[in-house]
Amino acid sequence: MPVKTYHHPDLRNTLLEAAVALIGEVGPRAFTLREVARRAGVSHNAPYRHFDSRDDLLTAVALEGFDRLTRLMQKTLAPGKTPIERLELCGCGYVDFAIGWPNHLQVMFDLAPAPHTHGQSQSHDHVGENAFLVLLNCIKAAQSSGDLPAGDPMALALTAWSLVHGIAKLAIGGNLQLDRKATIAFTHKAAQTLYGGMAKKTTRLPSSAQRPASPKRK
Amino acid sequence: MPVKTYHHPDLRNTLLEAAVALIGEVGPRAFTLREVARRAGVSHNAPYRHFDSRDDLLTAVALEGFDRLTRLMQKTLAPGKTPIERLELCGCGYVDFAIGWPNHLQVMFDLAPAPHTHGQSQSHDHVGENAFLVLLNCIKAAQSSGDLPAGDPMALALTAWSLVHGIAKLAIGGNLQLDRKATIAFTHKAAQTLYGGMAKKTTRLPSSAQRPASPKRK
DNA sequence: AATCAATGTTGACGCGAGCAACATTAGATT
DNA sequence: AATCTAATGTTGCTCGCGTCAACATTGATT
Repeated sequence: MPVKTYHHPDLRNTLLEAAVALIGEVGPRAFTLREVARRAGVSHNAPYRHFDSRDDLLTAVALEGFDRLTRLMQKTLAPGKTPIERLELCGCGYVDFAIGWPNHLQVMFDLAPAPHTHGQSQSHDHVGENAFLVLLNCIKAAQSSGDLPAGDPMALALTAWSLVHGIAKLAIGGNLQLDRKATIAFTHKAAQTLYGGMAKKTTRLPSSAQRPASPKRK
Repeated sequence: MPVKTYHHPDLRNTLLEAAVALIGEVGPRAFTLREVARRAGVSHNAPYRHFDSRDDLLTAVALEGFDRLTRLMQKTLAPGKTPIERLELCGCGYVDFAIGWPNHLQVMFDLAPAPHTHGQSQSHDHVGENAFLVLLNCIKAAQSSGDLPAGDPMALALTAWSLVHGIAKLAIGGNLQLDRKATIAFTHKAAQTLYGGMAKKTTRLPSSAQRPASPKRK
């Protein structure tokens, strides 16, 4: 029997886990700071000792999501034999994550367009970049093996990411009208189609884009 | 001088316009039914005579968005000479819409996964389908002209949609780190890459997917 | 033992969603 | 024309949520 202490052993993590679970159940819109506190068995204001605000907690949830996504992709792509196979599995892992935790993905990508105030958002970008690097490394490996032509790997990676992200988002929204298995199969086919086009000729980013660079959006 | 009548001439449209404007300014999260009413110069409860709830109004905003997207795509693709050019312009129009009205796009795609209760969501799907049909028709035209190989046009259209939707969403989120012009240029390149792959061999949907069909998600 | 900073609690304020009851007006019926 | 009715707009509430302020408890440091 766990003793109920005034000072919680590790409230921050408890809150984070509760938040992740709640997001999975009700989505970001119905997500409530007070409900998280309730589930953690603390008062409605306790979370403020660990998170600045509701949005801050959601940011932490997003970071956790990027971590899980990265791990899942790395695990998913493991059984691939050829670089191109591994690249495909990487994308399928991404889509599978999205289907499995659609609300979590939404928190990761569709919350606060982040005007790139380099505060917390920096580590946000950093962790998100980890997931991207998995894909980028797959691209580079495929280039080394000759499965993909040499050239700017960044442009290829962004293109592949776009395709896979689009499939993920549309699948979540029910726009593809496919069940989970069929969606993964569709991802395979789409990826093969894209790689076919990549093999034809190199694709380059417009010269104005050097990454990493300061964003000049809007 | 417009006379202030108790009964508003066309409150529903006034509210819708105000809602669209508010969404554009503050996004779906800060969007408030009461603020819409305020801007329309009406009491906080008047909207309920025209919309069931806040979500219902947002659904109407989404529908309006799909209408605008469809019109913009049709207008954008007009100057294209060859079917493949028109296809590309279609995708670029999609991305341009997304960059221009990111919040509106979010309302259109990232609100309430809609468990397909065939009430309002039916017309939602219908209007969204109109935008999709523009793309689908481009694909079919490209197939007729021989620019794309014969085969299931639906699979090709869904693949192209995924790529373009992914670019749009990632661009909005700042993940591509490109400004508007560079993003459009990137879209062009990505589209060409994909079409190159499509031209290689036909891509098919898995047999379990016949559209239109009842969705079997989850 | 005494103190302090960290951590959790209680209570309050303001705001928005939505419900109910009331007010006003446009049209249809007579 | 006078009246009735349904549609439409308003006022006033309740409830929950985010957040701030003030207070309480506790583990660590001196």
